[in-house]
Amino acid sequence: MTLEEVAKRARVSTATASRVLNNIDVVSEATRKRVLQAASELRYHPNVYARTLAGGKNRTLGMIVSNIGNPFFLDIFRSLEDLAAQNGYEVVVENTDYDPERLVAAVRSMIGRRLAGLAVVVSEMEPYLIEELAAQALPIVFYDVGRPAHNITNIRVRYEKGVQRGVEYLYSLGHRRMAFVGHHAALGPLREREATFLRTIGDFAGVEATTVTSSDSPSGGRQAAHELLESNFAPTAILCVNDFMAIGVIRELRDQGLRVPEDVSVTGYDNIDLAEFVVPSLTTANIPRRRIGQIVFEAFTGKEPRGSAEQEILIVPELVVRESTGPANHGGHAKGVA
Amino acid sequence: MTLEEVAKRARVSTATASRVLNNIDVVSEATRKRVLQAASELRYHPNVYARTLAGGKNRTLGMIVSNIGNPFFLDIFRSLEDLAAQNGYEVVVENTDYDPERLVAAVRSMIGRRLAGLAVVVSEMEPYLIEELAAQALPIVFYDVGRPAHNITNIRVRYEKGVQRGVEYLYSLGHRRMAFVGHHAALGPLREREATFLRTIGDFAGVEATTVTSSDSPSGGRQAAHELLESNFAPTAILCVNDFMAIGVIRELRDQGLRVPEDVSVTGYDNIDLAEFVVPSLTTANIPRRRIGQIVFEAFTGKEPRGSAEQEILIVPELVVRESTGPANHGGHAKGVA
DNA sequence: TTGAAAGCGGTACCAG
DNA sequence: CTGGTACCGCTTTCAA
Repeated sequence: MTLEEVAKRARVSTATASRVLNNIDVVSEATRKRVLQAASELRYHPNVYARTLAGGKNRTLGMIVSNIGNPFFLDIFRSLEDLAAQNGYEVVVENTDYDPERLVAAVRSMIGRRLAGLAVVVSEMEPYLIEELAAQALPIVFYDVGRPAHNITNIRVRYEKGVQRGVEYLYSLGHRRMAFVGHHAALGPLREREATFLRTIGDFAGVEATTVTSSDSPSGGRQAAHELLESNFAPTAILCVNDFMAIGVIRELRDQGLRVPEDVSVTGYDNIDLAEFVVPSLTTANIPRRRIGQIVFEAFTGKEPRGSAEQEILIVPELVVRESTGPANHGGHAKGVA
Repeated sequence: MTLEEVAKRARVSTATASRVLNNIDVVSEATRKRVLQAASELRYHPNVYARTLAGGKNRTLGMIVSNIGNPFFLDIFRSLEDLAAQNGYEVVVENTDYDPERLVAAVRSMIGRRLAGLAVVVSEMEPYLIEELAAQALPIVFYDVGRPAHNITNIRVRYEKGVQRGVEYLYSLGHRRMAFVGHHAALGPLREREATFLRTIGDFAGVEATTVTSSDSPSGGRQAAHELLESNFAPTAILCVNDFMAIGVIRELRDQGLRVPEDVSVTGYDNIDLAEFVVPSLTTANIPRRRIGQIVFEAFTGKEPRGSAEQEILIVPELVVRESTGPANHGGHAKGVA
C-alpha cells in the first residue's frame, strides 16, 4: 500500500494526499474526507523509511546498553521510552551483553539510523568508538564513559562515593573482613570499580579485603559467593557491584546455611526496585535511573541554543540502609550450621 | 556523509561504491581498496532508511509487549534478540504498559516499518487491531491472542493446565482457602485467567476462593496481599498470576509477620529466573520463554514454503515445586506474630 | 569491471 | 486549495 494508491483512489495528487495525512491545514474538507476514506479503506500506513528519507526528520532515539536483563539498564530505558512515547518519539535499544563486537555493530547500526539522539550506557566502550561517535552529527549522551565535547553530554556517577559510604557504614558496624563481588574485570569501567573498592579499603585501618568476579546476573552472584565460601577468606561483609548480583549472593549464602545479615552482611548498588522486595531487602547505593532517563531525553529534545548541549552531569549516590546489613559477627560463623 | 561523497572521493560511481560496500564480488581489487579507504576516511555509515527503501529488503523484526519491566516479557525479547543478532537481524520492541492506546500507536508504527516479522505479545489486544494486522503483508506471531490465519502463527499457552496443577498440588497439601492475585481484570486475557482459577476451584470440593487484582509488578503484588490480609478471608494459599507479582506478595506477607510457606503458601507463574533466587524460592508453572523466542524467530526466517507459516503452537506449562509452598496450617496464623 | 539512470515511497517547494 | 516535480540516499538493472 503506497501513498500513490491512496491518492489515486481519492482522485487527488500524492502531494494533496500527503498534506491530509500530515494534517497540513489547507486542504478542503471534501477532499480531506476522500483521502482519509481511501486511506482507511486501503488500510494504508505510511512507510517510515520513505517518510524519514524524504522529510529529513527523525523522531527516533537510540540507546545502547550492556545488559538489558539487569533492571538498572532496563529502568533507564523505560524511563526514556515513557518520555519518548509521551512526546511522539520512539526509542530503539540495542543490547551488547558486554561484548565489544556487538557494541561495534550496535554503534554502526545506530549511526546508520540517523537518530535524533543516541544514549550510550555501556561498560565496554573503546576510545576509537567514542571518536567515531563524536565525529557524527548526532547528539549523544554517554553514561560513565567518554568526556563531554561538542554535542556530547556526559553523565558521570561518582561511583566511589557510594562505595565509600558503604565501606564506612560496614566498618562502623564492626566489619573487618570485606569482599567485593564484581563482573567483567577485563572491562575498564568495571575494573575501575573493583580498584575503587580496594583503594577505599586502604583508608580503613585493619580491614582485610578480597575480590571475586563473575557474570552480571543473580546466577553470577551465586557463583561468586560460592567461590568466596570455598576460599578460606570468610568475609563478614560482601559488597556487590550491583543489586542484581547481590540477589544471587544472598541466595547462595542462605543455601550454605549462613544468615544474612546475622552471619554475613551484603550490600548491592543501584537501588533497583527489587532491592526493596527481596528478602532480606538490600542495603544499597541509590542511582536515580528515572532522572537519568529524563536527562537523556532533555539532552536530545531540549531547545537550548545549539552547542550548549556540551555538559557534564554529576550523580552522587546516596546510601540506602535496609535489612541485608548488620553488626559484624566476630564469633565467626560455622558454615553449614544455620 | 553520503555514498555520493564517498564515490566522489574514490573517483568511482555510486554504483561501484555501493557494490564494494555490499561485498558484491565483481569490483577490481584496486578500486575496491580506494572505496573502502574513502569510506573509512569519511567515517561513512550507510543511511538505513535509504538502503531499506531502495533495496526493498528489511532485516528488522518487531515485537510488542505489554510490560517489558516484567522479566517474562523481557526474556522473550532477549531470546529473540540474541537469535536476531546472530543472524544479522535487528529487533525493535515497543512497550504498551497494558494501555490500549499505546498498543494502537505501536501497531501503526510497526506496520510503517515494513518489518520482516512482528511478534505481538500483549494482553490488551482488540479484535479490530487483529484485523488490521492480518490485512498487512507481514508475517505475524501472536502470543495468546488471535487465531492462526494466513501468514499468522499463533502461540497458545494452556494456562489452565498450570493453574490446575497448582491448585491440585495445594489441595493435596491440605489447603482449602485459596486466593488468586491478578492484574488488569478489565483486559480479556487477564480476566480469563482469573475465571480459569475460579473454574478450577469449582472442581475441588470444599475449597473457598477469592480474588484480588492490582498492577503487574512486585509493588502491585504487595498491595494485593495487603488487601487480602485486611479482608477477613485469611487464605492459606495465594496463587499469583505471575512470578513478578508473587515476589511482592511474599514480601508483604513477611512484613505482616507471616511465614512463607509455614503460615501461607504462595505460587507464581512463568518460572522467571528470579523465581529460583528469591527467598523463599517460588513454586511456579514453567513457561519456556527461550523456546518461544526461537519459535518466533523461526516463524519469521524459516524457509518453509510460503503459507505453511499458518500454524498454532501449544505450550503446556509444567509445575515447578520449590520452597514457597508447603502443608496448610489449619491452626490458623496469628497475624503479626511471627 | 564500471557507469548511467530508473526507481523505492514520501515530502515540500513552486506554480497555477 | 491543488498538482507537478525535484529531490532524500541507496540499490539495481542495462549498457558500455
